[in-house]
Amino acid sequence: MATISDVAERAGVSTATVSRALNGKSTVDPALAARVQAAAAELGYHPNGLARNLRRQETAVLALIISDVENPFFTAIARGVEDVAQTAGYSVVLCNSDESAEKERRYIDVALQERVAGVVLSPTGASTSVQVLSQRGTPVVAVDRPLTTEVGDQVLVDTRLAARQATEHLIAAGYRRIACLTGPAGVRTADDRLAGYQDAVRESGASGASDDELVRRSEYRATGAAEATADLLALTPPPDALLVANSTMAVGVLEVLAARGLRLGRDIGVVAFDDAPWATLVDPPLTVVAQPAYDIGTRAAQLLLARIGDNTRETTSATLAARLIPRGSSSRTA
Amino acid sequence: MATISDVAERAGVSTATVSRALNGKSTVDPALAARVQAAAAELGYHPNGLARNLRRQETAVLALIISDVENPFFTAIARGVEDVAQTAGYSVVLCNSDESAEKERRYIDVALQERVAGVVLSPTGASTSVQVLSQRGTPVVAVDRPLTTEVGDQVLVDTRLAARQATEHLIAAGYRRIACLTGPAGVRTADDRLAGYQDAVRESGASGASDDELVRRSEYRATGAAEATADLLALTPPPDALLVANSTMAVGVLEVLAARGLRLGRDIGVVAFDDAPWATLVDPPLTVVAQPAYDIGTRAAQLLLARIGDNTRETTSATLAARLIPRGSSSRTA
DNA sequence: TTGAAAGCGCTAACAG
DNA sequence: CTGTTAGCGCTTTCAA
Repeated sequence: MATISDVAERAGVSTATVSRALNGKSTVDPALAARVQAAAAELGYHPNGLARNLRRQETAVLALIISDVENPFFTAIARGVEDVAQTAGYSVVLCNSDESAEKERRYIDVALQERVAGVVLSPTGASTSVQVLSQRGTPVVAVDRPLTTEVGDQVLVDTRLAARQATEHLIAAGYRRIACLTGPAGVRTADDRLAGYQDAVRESGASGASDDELVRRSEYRATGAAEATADLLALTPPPDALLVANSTMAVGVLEVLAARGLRLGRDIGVVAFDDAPWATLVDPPLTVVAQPAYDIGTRAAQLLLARIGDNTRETTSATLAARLIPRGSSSRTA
Repeated sequence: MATISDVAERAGVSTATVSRALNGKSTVDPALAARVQAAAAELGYHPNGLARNLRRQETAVLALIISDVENPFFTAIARGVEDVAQTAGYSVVLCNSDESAEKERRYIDVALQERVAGVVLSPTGASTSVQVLSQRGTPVVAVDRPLTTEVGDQVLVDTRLAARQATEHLIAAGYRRIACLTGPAGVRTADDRLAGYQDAVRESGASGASDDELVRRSEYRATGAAEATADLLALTPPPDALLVANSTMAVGVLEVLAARGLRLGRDIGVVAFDDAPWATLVDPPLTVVAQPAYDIGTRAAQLLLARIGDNTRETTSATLAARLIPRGSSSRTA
């Protein structure tokens, strides 16, 4: 494994010159530079990034810690982050916290130890370990969910408003007993979507029952959502529409509805968060709240890079809008 | 940002002792160890992984370079890799090559520079850069697609046989003009699936036409597949069944079929690779070839860790079986 | 059991 | 324009 001194020796120059030549730094005699390049190539030299970073006290890598790699919403964010990072010469390493505060802590620790330049994070909850990051001076930007502990850069979605609009859309379509299937308490997006739902329900008086009767929480997973759906359908009378808090849950919900022979739209209205690629493939197509996931990623990366460049800039919090895409599953005539 | 010498000074010991105490090494006087721990805590000391790794010449991180983060098949592999890595105390960083040889090269370079302990890779093609890895002695295991350049550890799926069985399944179901929609030439899985399809077609004489008339290639993406489908449907006569090489493509295919008002199964038989979460949600449900993605990930990680432990062990190549899951989309009576 | 000291591979003053 | 030199923060012989 060739080192910089091997190259220096072979090229008959000092290590400093090799370093300069290889980094295109300052002015190096073209002849020498060529000799160095040749020597490096012959030796199959690969710079040791560890040593370089240790010396430079900086890395060109960003960490992206997301809560679910299998959720298209988060992978779309990942693409957004990656695209702008690449352009700026940064690599991004993706870490899957799996909605586990423990794993999140582990990965933050790794990020800290590897001295990454910055981290984009979708916090699993009240992440105390995030404080460690900012104490150490590592820039962080939160996506999808705010940092509870402190203010910092963040890119969020106005998900409460979106939930409200989705619910109003169901009401306008003639549904009256609308249930809400959301994520775990304490997860901000789950709470916000529920709140938006309640905003709409209260205002319209659509549901005669107490709010909680038609509210179910589960993990942001298909199986939990399936159970919750079965539970809701056992009510008398059952709900005539469902607001589902993400696409992973929607899979579980739709499976149960199909098993019961309930037709979307006609028998039961459904609106789900996240415009999954398959949303148009179900029959009738699924009405969704499309979140600008890719944009969240690009914005977050831009914010992060800006802060890496200047850690004194004031913190900015961006809130992007979600868009309701009405399709057949929320129409009684579909 | 506290360093080890800060801790040493505060605890009134040498840096060597701090290092030993913090790593639980050899026998350190309990009293001193406690002093060190306390000092570290007070200072908010976080070890510098860069320095440690530089010194130790090793890292506890694995790189996983996959060709598409948005493909559930690959994210399932990622979970498998991550689960076994975590257990062994390794972190895994996920890199998205996006089916681009260039990005793959970049990430291999990063992996090399960061001196990761090993890499799991789904090669985009004839990756010459992989050789660099093995030259440098970094263990690699290939998943999903073999390394063309050389032999090494790999975990594959018998995808040719699976494609053949899927095609035979369609033939048995009474379809006679079966088309094949596969990925780009040169991508091993794409070629293998085509070959398996051709195996079955030739053997049964199902299609009277020359093989190529019913074969289309496109990127492993929805849009390309949609175009190819439209193209196939324009034939006279059009195909009466489709074998689709992955679930991302299936999205595009199903969209076109729905737009044309073609009923799955009855009007046109469809079998697609990969058991996507939504496969049961379309009507009728989609017949799929389920690949053991999670297992691929766990096996690959195990192989990699084994080789990190002992780089002289003989290379092993595992080939896992895929499983046909017949559902409504491949039945005329559905 | 502990400390002194060397050095992992690289970059950045500072001289020349 | 090039070389010498001093570390970045840590681990690990080697002595004591």
